[in-house]
Amino acid sequence: MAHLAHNHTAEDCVELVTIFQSLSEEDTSTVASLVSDKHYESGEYIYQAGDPADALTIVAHGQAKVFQLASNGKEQMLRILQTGDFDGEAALFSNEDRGSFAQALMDTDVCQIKRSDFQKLMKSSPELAVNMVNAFGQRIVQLEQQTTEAATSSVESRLASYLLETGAGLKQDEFELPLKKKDIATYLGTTPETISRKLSSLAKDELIEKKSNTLIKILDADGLAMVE
Amino acid sequence: MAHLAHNHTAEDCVELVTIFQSLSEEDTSTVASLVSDKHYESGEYIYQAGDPADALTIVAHGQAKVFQLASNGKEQMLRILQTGDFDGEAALFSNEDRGSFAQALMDTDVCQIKRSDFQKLMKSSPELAVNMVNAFGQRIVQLEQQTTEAATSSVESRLASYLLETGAGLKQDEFELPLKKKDIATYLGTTPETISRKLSSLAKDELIEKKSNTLIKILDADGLAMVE
DNA sequence: CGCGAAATTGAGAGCAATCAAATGTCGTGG
DNA sequence: CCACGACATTTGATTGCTCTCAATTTCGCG
Repeated sequence: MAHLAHNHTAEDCVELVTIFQSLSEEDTSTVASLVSDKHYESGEYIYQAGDPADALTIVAHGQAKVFQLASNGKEQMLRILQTGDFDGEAALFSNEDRGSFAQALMDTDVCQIKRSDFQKLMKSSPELAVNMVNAFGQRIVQLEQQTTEAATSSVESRLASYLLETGAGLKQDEFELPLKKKDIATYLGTTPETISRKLSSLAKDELIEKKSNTLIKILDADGLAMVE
Repeated sequence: MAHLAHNHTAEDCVELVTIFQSLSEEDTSTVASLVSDKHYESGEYIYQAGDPADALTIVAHGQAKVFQLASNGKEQMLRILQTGDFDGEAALFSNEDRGSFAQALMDTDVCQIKRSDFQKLMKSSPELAVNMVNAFGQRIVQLEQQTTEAATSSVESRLASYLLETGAGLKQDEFELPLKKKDIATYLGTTPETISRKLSSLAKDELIEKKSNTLIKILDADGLAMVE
């Protein structure tokens, strides 16, 4: 592999991202050649509202938050992009500007494919198109679950799920919270105060251990999954 | 048009559904020939959990609810399928059985395309694939909005949005509520009692008028949109 | 008309938001 | 290296929205 590689990050993208998996070698090479990559420091904006939405953005390494500004000026978290996630769903095939912001939460490498290139790719590679529909279908299922959970579960339950997901994503049971509690709160649709209290509550129940301000250890994953 | 028509419902599907729009005449005809159609009475199940998920289901006319059974046996509403909506996202490309139920809420005509036929279509028609990705992208955007709204808005605000959407979907400002209040409650993540109270509240504020038990008239759409 | 389901209404309890204040953390500059 | 300020977090007290439980009332349908 990597017979055509001249760019490590681009290779990462092609390997990491679901939609590019199970492509032919030829298609894989084509994709890698069309990808441009860029590095962002923690806090930098990957894109902002008003930017033209003309590229699919893939997180090769790192983490970023995608959010909107509500009418009152507060941030409304839409999603967290982890390594391997990509963004640009809706905008990729329309001519609209972006309505949201993406900000790197740590040092982050992203890859981008221009819309025109991506559309050409889709038309020439049925496999890619099918993968794309698959990936979107999975995201839809995940969003449906998230919606249901938001509508039916308590904050404590949602926080427990979030911790489990985060731990699973990092493949560790002891990890730094990647978001400030304010951001976790926005993400889960609650307030920093409540996050603080519920975290203490989970610790009191010995489901997690608060090693430090931001360092969390999951003690009882099964228990967390059963929090109502 | 309708030069090949031998089936009115199938024609409806092809004309109604976004993903089949802007296809070539040849593709359109092919689609119409692959579609099978079926009629369901109100209350009938279109599919149930455990059924194999091997077809894309399109609502040609009518309305259906898609829901899951939670561990406690209660229904969890996932979505309402209106005329022109389709379902089968995630399952269409996997081999999993369905995990949800779809039940007709009124006399409803649906069309179905078998997975194998649909996949062949996608591979032979790049336009269809692009349309499919587009449609999924739109649904993702809608779900993201729904998730954000569920996490940040009050029941009254969500109910107001629901009424606006329903009215817009029916293109009337006076309409029968298509769902029982119990179902609206499940859909919005609340209880029938609260729906009843908030509906009265909206009527007291003269944003809507309760003409009868199920007949609602929207008096102030702008006001509804601003309910917090 | 009469049954059963659906919807309304009322009372009470609980969870989480808000408001307020204290404490902790981190980066900067002296 | 320490002091300072800005911001994040914690903790406490209170309020309010929504759920739950319970009792009617209304509606839909045979």
